[in-house]
Amino acid sequence: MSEATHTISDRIQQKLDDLTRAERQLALSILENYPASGLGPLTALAKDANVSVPTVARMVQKLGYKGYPDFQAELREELRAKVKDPIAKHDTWAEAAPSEHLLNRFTDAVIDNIRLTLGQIDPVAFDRACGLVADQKRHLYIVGGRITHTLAEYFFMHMQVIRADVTHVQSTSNTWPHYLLNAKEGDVFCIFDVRRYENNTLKLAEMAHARGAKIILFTDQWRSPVHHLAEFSLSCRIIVPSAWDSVTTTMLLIETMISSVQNLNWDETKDRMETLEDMFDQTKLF
Amino acid sequence: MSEATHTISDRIQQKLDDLTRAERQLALSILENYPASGLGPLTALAKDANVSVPTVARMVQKLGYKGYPDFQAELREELRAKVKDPIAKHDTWAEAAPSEHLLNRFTDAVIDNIRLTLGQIDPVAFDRACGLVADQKRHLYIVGGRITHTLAEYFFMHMQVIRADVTHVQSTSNTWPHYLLNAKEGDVFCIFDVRRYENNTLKLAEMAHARGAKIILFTDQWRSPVHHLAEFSLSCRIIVPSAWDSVTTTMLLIETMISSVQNLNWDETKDRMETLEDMFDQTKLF
DNA sequence: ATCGTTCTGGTATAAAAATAACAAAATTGA
DNA sequence: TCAATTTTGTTATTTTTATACCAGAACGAT
Repeated sequence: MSEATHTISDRIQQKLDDLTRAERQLALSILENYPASGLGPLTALAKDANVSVPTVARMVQKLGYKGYPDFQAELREELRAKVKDPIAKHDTWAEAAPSEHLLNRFTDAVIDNIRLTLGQIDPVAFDRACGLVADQKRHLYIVGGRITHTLAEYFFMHMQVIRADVTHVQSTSNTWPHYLLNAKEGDVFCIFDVRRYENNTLKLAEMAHARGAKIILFTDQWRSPVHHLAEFSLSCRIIVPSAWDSVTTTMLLIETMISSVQNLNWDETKDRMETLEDMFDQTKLF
Repeated sequence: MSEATHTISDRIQQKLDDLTRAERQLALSILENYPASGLGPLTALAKDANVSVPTVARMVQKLGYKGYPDFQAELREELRAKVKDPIAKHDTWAEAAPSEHLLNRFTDAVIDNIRLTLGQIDPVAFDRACGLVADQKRHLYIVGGRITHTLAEYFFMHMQVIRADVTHVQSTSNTWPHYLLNAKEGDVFCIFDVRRYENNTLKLAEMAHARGAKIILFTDQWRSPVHHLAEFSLSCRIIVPSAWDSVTTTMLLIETMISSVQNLNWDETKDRMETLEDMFDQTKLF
């Protein structure tokens, strides 16, 4: 412990001996439920610890802070760091590169995106959405836009193996209304729409909704207008140090959903996959 | 979501729809580094989210709190409870789900993949590869296979904006030899090949190599046979609790490369992007 | 295009919180 | 025990912070 210990809690403990009776009483009260109590107003803290207001002010200065607000700011900073930490601190990602290297900065951002995105997801709703996608009584339509059509296609490719009755629709294509002709009540639309949101996609969603179809939306943190119509929305954070947005987090959720749907339909999927493998093997022979 | 959700974070999420633009911007900023930012002074929070001070005051009331101090008090209470509760430990991704939920297991696996993948990358080589891709004197070919063609297309879509002379080749298509006719020494091939490795892709790589082209390979941890021919290989770990492999890590690297290449060519890309935006705006009018 | 509504931000005011100054206890050493 | 010193709390002042009010901007509907 040669160098400065960083947490404020440690700092208080270290200085504990230098403090006077009332100050120590206060310090212990802070540690009691750390860090919440230190983040409230000075007055409340004083009352909580049964010491006077100036005692608090004096102590934080003794600890080396400019004043109570300064002390609080550092507490918040510590909290902020702590929440991010569980993974971010492990080490830099590309160990051979300095932390300012794009590889590390980008990965940091993506991990952040994942953390924040997952934190927002309601697992029950997610499971229900997977259930809808897995339900073979419903036709499954997968809709992508300009940027997202590759994601849609990736999803489509897997769903095609896992279940029957899947259709890939590109909202940018002007043939999409044809597909809607066949859509019926209870069918499921997986729609991808990230900024800049596309009007075509919205129109398509509206019509699908009008026909009584259920919509599952993959979007970004600002949420496509489609989300008003959606049974279930997955909003992914997409911010990275780049002029473009990131779809890595979206990809993670897509893959998770694929895995989940596959589990739900495993009995049947197993056969389908084996058949497919066979077909590919045969193709190879040609 | 039948019963009252207790955390303030949930509450914000639930009300997200009822909020206005500025308010939503603020709400997202709060969730950004929750709960630290909400524990600071209102003024700081407003500045942080780029909204006005009254917007903050209004929103917390909309959320059902008497005022900002009341809001903060509840935040602290929540923090206090969370610290006390040993079960609520912070090591799950989707906090609302148990750690055995697929969302958490899958994400764990992906993070692991990312960590291990990044740990293996030689940043110098990576930068050199980016340099090759950015070099406009070389024609850039992007090659995907059966599963990876969506990744290839995603990469292609961005490269098309960033630079000229980019071609997307699908190795599964039987027209690819035509593309090779134009390939000349020093051209760059970005090839995607993950298991099960495709013979077509290998053949294509061999011919490109024979013509003196440089190959950058995106593959998995077991490495496609193409890697013997490659100038630079990126092997991504792809293991997840699923019957399928994961391309999330690969996507991360693709996006990082996009960002890097873009930076290298920024002067020119800027113009190209603006022109593209204009074109899309015009298309909208039709 | 125009009107009416909703939203947003600036400013003024009110509330509160933090600090400073001072006086009363408490503690220590002779 | 008494004086000197330190510690603590009360009160006053200043600064910060939150809220209320209003005007301008943006948005939607007609």
